[in-house]
Amino acid sequence: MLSKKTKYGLKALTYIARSEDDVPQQVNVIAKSEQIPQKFLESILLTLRKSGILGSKKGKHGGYYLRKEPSEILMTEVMRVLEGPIAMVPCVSLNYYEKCDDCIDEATCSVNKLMIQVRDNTLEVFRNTTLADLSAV
Amino acid sequence: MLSKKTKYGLKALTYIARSEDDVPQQVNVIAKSEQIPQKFLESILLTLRKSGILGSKKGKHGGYYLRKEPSEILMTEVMRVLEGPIAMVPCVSLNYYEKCDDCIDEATCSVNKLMIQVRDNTLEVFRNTTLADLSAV
DNA sequence: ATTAATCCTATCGATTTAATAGGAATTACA
DNA sequence: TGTAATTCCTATTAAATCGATAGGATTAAT
Repeated sequence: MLSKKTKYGLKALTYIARSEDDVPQQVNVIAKSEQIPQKFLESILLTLRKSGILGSKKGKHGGYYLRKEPSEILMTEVMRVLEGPIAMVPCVSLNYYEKCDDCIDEATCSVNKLMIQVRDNTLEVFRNTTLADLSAV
Repeated sequence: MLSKKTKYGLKALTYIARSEDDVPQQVNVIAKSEQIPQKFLESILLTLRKSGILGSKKGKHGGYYLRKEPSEILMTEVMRVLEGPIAMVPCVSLNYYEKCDDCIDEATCSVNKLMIQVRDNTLEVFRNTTLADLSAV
């Protein structure tokens, strides 16, 4: 299942992408529009800012804005920040590889084999989708 | 993340598929071979039996066996039984569709749009993979 | 009978997730 | 210079899920 964090994060990014460029968008406005608990959204946008996808401006008339063009923000990046590794098992993760405790031989492991295929197909989608695609109406 | 339940289930199915036909395979043997907690595996195999993928024989010399040829056991079926819906959000699930509470319009929902693509790509893998593929060495 | 296996239900502990709380720091602007 | 509006940060909590275990009932072979 997709976590609410990711779901909310994607919706918020889409909201920002659809709004006027270079005008910081405020958490409470996004939260109301997208029906997201405000405090929860705060922490999510903070994560996105720390990862470099969003920029922020503090104080009155502050808010969040995109650091790049929507067409340059790949889903691989967004999903990794929000949801974590794309692979469903660490032993097929490109960025966070880890050997399974229980697995004796990856070469003959059926789970490994199947999950590599799932990973590749999912990656294909995320590599070919940008925030611009999501925010297109 | 893939649950341990699914991981263990796939390994057990592979074990059974690789072993001699029509000879029931015992939980404790599979558990030892695949390094799975026995009691946990018991409950998993029970689920697979109730779903019709496995058959069982009770008592001495009992165990579990496949109800169909490995080449006829699709991953769509196995994954749905073990892991649940393939879709990452209920609003794009083919078999368990549910509208999101918060979503005002699915047609313009960016999460919906993205997750449909992920679902289709994952389904593609699962529809084209059978237990025979997993158990091939 | 005895032994060996599945079957069933219940429960427990740990982890993760979703959300909340409270206030510090910063900025605009009157 | 003061006040309101906003992000920033840390901690906490409540609920859900996951992984595993416990204990025995049932069934079948010998």
